[in-house]
Amino acid sequence: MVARYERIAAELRDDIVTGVHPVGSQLPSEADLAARYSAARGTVRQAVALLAAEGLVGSRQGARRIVLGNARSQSFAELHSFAQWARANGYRFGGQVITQRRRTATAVEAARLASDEVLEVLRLRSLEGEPVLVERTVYADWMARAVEELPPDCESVTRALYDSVGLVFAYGEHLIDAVAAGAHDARLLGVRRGSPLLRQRRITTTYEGRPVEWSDDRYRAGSVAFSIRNSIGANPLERRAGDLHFGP
Amino acid sequence: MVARYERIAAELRDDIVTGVHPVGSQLPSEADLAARYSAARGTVRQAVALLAAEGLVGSRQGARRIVLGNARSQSFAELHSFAQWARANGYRFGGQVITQRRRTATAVEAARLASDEVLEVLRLRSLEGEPVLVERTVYADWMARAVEELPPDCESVTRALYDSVGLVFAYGEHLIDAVAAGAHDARLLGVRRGSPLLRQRRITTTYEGRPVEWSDDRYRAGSVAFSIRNSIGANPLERRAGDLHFGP
DNA sequence: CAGTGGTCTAGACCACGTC
DNA sequence: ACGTGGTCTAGACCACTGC
Repeated sequence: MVARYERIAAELRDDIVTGVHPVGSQLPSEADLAARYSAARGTVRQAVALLAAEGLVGSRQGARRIVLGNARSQSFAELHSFAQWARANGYRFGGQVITQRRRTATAVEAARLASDEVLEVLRLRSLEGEPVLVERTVYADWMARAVEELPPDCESVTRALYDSVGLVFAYGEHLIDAVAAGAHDARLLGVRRGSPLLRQRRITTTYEGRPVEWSDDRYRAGSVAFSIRNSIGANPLERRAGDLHFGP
Repeated sequence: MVARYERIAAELRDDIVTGVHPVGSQLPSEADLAARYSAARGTVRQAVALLAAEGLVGSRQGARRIVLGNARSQSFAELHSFAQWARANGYRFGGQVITQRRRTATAVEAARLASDEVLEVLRLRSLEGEPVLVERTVYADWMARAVEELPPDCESVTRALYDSVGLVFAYGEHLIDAVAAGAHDARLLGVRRGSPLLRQRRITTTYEGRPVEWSDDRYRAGSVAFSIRNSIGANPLERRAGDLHFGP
């Protein structure tokens, strides 16, 4: 069952992408749209709110909505899962577990994952045959067995865990910055020591807010970029100060 | 005039931050909240939708909402403007124009900014007295005069342009990746050539979708990170393939 | 089965932009 | 002054969760 407002949003999105409502033009008023789709104004507002969240249209009280862009943004899954992102974009990709072991959690991990023992997995992932990503993931103890049962060359861990134990990643916090490649990472990725890597650190939880994993992913420079579209009013990205060392 | 649902959201946010509704606990039902605040259910839903967009609470049809976190996210302005972000976080910061000149636009710039002539500005910005950011910004011709009239040590360009010509940045597209420092950037930032920099490229437009600026900002590694909170269902971040060179 | 969130309607008033 | 989006109400039905 697809909601009414989602179908209306899909039609409007289509009209924007195909140029019926070109970039820079005004969208019809809510009243017009409500009449056209024989829906209540509130339903139409839900639809255009979707488009606004995607960055496709902007709005100001008192004036018609304006078309800002015509490319769609992507989903939570594609930010979270390398495999789901690569597949959705038609890339050839692969992955291989390098090392995997259980150990006691550090103090920080224990606090983050609410878990005394953890499973640490080091994976190397490739895009179009080139190694591009070193993934260091620490799983909470209650997840360890399911992860250990995955094949070492499992393509999509996210998908496999959904299929095997019904796990759904529902919420994530991500920190993105740049670091220099250490000797080990450099060898795995085939770059020189000290070359720039794009780092994504993330913690992911279930619907209930239960922490599942803490991961440190490092991409070879030039292989991947993160893209954000945001409009005034609401967006989830912020900047943070890092570990600057001040003073003498 | 602050909207009713915003005041309700503020109260709920406060209850979450102060531990009245601890992380992992259930939020009261919409009906309860409506009764407590003497508001319609729709208004309460607007309020909790705000909290959900901030990543503070999660929801599933049929079950009570659950508190996921207790830290708030930040605004569009803070992603867009170094100064506004730094000020909001209580950092000492500064800025200085290094070079500034008008020139004809390259083909790419002309397409992006819809402008034949552009104003190119190179700024060095500092945090707590340390240089952390090299900012190369290209402004569309209709913006050039207003930018040229700014003092060279202008702290907040965004704010100054709002005050002088009423310009409001309303929409942005950002690409975030890592690059190696060139000789010039390295000297300005006081790091070695080839060391990792966090790069944020962005194009910003007005409400009407008119492009204002195209900027290439490079942060010293360790000085700043970007942070994203996202929940399943909706978020604006995606990953993109970079300029990988495949094949022989 | 009862409770809860998700969707939808129909109507109202207000704040803001545009003319 | 008028049209537009922003807010709010009161009520309805449905899909799903949890007992």
